[in-house]
Amino acid sequence: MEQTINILKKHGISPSYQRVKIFGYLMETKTHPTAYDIFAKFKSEIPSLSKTTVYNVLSALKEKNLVNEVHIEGHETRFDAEMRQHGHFKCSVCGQVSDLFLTQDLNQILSQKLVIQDIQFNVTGICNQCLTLQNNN
Amino acid sequence: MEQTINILKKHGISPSYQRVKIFGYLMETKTHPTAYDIFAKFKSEIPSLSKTTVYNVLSALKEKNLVNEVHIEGHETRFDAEMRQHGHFKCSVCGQVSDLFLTQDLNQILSQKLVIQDIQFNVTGICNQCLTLQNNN
DNA sequence: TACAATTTTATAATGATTACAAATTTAGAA
DNA sequence: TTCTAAATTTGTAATCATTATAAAATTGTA
Ligand SMILES: [Mn+2]
Ligand SMILES: [Mn+2]
Ligand SMILES: [Zn+2]
Ligand SMILES: [Zn+2]
Repeated sequence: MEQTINILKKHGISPSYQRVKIFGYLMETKTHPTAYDIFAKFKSEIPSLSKTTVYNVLSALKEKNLVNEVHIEGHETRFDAEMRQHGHFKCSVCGQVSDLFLTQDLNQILSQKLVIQDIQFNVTGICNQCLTLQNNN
Repeated sequence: MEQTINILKKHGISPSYQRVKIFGYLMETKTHPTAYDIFAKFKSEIPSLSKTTVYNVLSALKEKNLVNEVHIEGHETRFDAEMRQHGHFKCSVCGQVSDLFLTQDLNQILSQKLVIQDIQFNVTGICNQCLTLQNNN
């Protein structure tokens, strides 16, 4: 909470109630929620909350490089406060999205030399939990 | 043309005029067009063409694994008939999307063992053409 | 307190995609 | 060839995510 506020301040974002809530949530969760997920999560706690505010806050955070967007499938844009270089694994059974790191830098195995600003990668498959469930049936 | 028709037939898709045109285009282009790009490209040649048909054809092709969707940024879904495992490079200056291959299999450098169905990766940066233009100014 | 700037909110607009049902085309039986 | 059923295409309307806009509420400061 205090920590969340400090990070926002340090990046020139004044820590309004909504911003602290949303950014705090993104810092602590690993679920890669969509804008709508975030809206739904806080709607009861902050009844006045507007979907527009969620989008506004997310776009401010993105602007200041405090969150990244994750694009796995068409439509759905997810948000992530984990800013280390990493990719994502989406389970095609349960739909969960988790972080995925590489044992080697992707930069180094690209077939072309290019000026690179960002790398994202997404893997689809079956998570270990769903796999276990499948095997026990 | 004959080739395009054969591939469609082999995959159980009857080669209607629209399907041959759209799939043929996807086979020959490397631009990774959106549904709308495809619609715009053929609208004058096939005046009756409907956007719905473009979506129908694309979803049939996807179903039969003749094309893949490419998701780089939110909104835009692009289509690709290159079915070899590869990733994409999007130039942040000119917006072009090109294929990108790796010198090593991504599978092998994932930090976790997982059942994998699909891998996609997207790199953003500055293409060599835009880089040259920049340096000459 | 008073006032300007910032932030939030509700509502409307936009753009991509899907749903739906009518119109057209195609393929095969008679 | 003609007829008919199935497949395909088409136009329109609906839906969903996101952005635009302007009014309302909040905040910081004189
Ligand atoms: Mn992540
Ligand atoms: Mn490609
Ligand atoms: Zn799972
Ligand atoms: Zn470029």
